[in-house]
Amino acid sequence: MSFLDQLNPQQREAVETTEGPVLILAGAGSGKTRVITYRIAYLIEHAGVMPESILAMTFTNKAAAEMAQRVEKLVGGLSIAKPVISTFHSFCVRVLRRDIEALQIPSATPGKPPIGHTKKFVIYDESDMQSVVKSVMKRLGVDDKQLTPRTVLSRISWAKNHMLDPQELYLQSADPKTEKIAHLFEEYRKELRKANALDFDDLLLEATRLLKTVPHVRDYYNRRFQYLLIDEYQDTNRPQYELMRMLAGERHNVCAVGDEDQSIYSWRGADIRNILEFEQDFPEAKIIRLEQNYRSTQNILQAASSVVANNVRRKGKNLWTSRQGGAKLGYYEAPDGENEALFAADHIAKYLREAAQHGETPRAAVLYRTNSQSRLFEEAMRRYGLKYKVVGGFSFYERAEIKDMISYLKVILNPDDSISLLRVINTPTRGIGKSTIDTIERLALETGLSLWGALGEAIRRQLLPQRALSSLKSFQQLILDAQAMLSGTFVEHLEESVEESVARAPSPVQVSEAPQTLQAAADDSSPDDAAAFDPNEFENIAFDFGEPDSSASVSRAVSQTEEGASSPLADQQTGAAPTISTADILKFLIDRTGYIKILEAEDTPEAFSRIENLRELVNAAMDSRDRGESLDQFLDHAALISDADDYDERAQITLMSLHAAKGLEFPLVFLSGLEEGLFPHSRTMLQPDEVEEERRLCYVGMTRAMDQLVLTRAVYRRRHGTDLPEASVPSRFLEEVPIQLIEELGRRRSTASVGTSRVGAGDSHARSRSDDHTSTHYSYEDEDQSASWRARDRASATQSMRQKPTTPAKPYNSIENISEFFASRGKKFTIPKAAPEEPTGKRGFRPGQRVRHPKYGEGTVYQREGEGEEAKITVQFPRFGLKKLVEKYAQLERA
DNA sequence: CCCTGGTCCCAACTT
DNA sequence: GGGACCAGGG
Repeated sequence: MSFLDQLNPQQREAVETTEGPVLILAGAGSGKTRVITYRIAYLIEHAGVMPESILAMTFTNKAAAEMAQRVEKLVGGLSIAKPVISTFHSFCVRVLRRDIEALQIPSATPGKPPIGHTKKFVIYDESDMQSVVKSVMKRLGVDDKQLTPRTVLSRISWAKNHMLDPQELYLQSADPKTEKIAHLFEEYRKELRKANALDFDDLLLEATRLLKTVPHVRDYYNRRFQYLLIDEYQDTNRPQYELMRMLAGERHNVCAVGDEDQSIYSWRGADIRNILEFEQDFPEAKIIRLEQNYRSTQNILQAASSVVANNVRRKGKNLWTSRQGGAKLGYYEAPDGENEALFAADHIAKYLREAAQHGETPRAAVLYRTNSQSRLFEEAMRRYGLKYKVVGGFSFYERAEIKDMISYLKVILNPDDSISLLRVINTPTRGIGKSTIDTIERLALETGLSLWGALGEAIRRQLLPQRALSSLKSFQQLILDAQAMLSGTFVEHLEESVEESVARAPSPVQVSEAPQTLQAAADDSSPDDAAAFDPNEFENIAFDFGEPDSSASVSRAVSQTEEGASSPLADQQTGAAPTISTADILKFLIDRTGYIKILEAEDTPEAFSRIENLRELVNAAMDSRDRGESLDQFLDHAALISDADDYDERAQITLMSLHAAKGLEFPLVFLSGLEEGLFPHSRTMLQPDEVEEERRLCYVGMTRAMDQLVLTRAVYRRRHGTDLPEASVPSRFLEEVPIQLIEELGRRRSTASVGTSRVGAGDSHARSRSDDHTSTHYSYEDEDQSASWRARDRASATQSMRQKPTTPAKPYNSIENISEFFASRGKKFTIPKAAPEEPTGKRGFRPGQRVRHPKYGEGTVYQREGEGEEAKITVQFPRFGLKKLVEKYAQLERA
């Protein structure tokens, strides 16, 4: 068979070992995705396995999308049925939407509805979760200075990821703080239950609990899925592990693929033991190692391997590549963060030009430890007129106006969602103020009703002043009207659920009714599955609002992963497209609330961009309708879209966190901020286990590079906005790279406090300038000497870090420094023409000059006070009058 | 009740 | 640079 010929012997074995448990230890760049996709193709084409009985789990939609696409390429057209390729979370949502009511317990009081979540549950994101915690803390009178909501939330999440319930957490707790947290956890859970909401962790937990405790549900999935593949197995947490065990059933046809050196999510509960102890879980397991790297040059691979070799907790492996030699790793030591970014932009600009001459398609990535580092790189890229794409950061769905509309939709789907209700009850303002809300909240607490219930009660019993009542009524009517609009489809949806649960009700008989449940499962998914692969249909879609084509691939992922379960049995029931769609509801809401009108009246660029966003949202909803999705499915996608999903492989320059880079590759990679305290991050430096994880993160970053890897560090870095820049110490990871693999790309500039201690330590020929900085160029040729300056550098910098240097407060002018530097080396360095003026923040605007402000437009400088960092200028804007601006922050341009 | 501006505090990775 | 919170005026 043709495609097996493209595999090396180990890969081939991994593909052909279809029965029984298999653990594939796939080193970085060893063709992991290829093996998984070929394995799926092999199962279908050569092992005669029904596509729909294959389930592959990934961590991101992006990975699922790529996998689905590649499988499709291999076996496309063979069958309408598709393997299910889905993220853990999406899969769990589907399981729960179908059967969560099987977890309900009957109410103690007869006649009352059962307790537990219904199918109309909503998903709470990070900020929703935070709101719940805050309100619970407030209610219980917990001082949020002693115990921040953030801390509480992360401890709750920790407990969940380790499958501890509040009681267990309480029993484990050794201090009053943890006891308090356990108590808050209990209340938090109650709140979510009352709101018919699940948080991210719950999705995994509840799906697992469902499979564990309800035999007929487990049986259904065990019959349905015969072959299980798990990607990034090193990053699975306890609930995911248990889910895997449940799904593996008796057959143990589990194929787990992972690399213990790339485990970087322990803070999210990922348990590296899952991969280290696979053989204990499945004694009959076959272990296959993929050690040939097809991605990187030998130099890069050797450097990365040397770094990760310092870890103790690993199985160890010998990655090798046939790409002998290669360019040395670049190392650049910048005076400060700004310069570091400019250097990267300069280097990348050159690289792009050269690659273009060679007719290659260049792709470069800048990787950093923390997302806040992106700002400097964005500015540098802009200054060079380079197009770039940032992965992560603010997501579309986190914008206020989008969250507002999504919250409306959530309330319409599930009015008991009190968090969303609170968000929209007075948005836009309709005269429902604090005192009114207080009253309703108190009523809810007294009666045990949700806010929505209490709101109805308050109206019925006329518990508020007339004015407040009429505002409340109009809000209530808005929601009711939207629900009524939806009810055409809504009723159908409900009936379907009722039928299903009735059919299933007495569970003992159920086991024999497999065909019916199977049918029901098929009903869950979109009827027009075949159309899901028409690329044209997804042109402007949905859950990614970046570049059009990246949206297309993501939405394709969504459709495949979500609807892939569709079988030829697909239903007739939901076949008719609903007449009222999510998009119609959205339009109705926007119209009725006057949301856009109010923004228009604001008449600011900001407001218009919000309007644009709302239009995007409506577009997304229309696309969702075209895919035959109901409101709950639309909301699920909105909740589960992730930062990593907006990566667009066609972008020439990508900026992203190291975490987001997992699984990707680039010809040129910049690994920035290699400083103690930043990378490794200060919060990890005290625990050896966490430092090992940082080191794995470094390994992940380095192994993204195919041809060229550049490591950078800033000697001085401003940590928090206004603070003085602090001297940094080179990251320990830098020192773990063998020196002969490194080529220094720049010379360091440092202040006297650091520099003088080292004068003469390196070769001093590069000393230059008689300014207050002592600049020294160090050669890496003499290993001993370099090592010694490294050690000394560390010592002296540590010292100056403690003392906070006095001189560095004077800002570096990065451009000048870089050009000086290049000039001193006889290279030409000019600011590219394409770039907008000079670094504005550092140039003084004088009275009388015309300037442009992003928000206020053009104006005239009126007066100037202070100098340097402190400079404030007063500008006369025709429309906004006199404004006093801090020059450093106001993004003023010369007009 | 709503909006604005000032102040304080924060700033790790993410499904 | 920014979000949360609060005081004070419209």
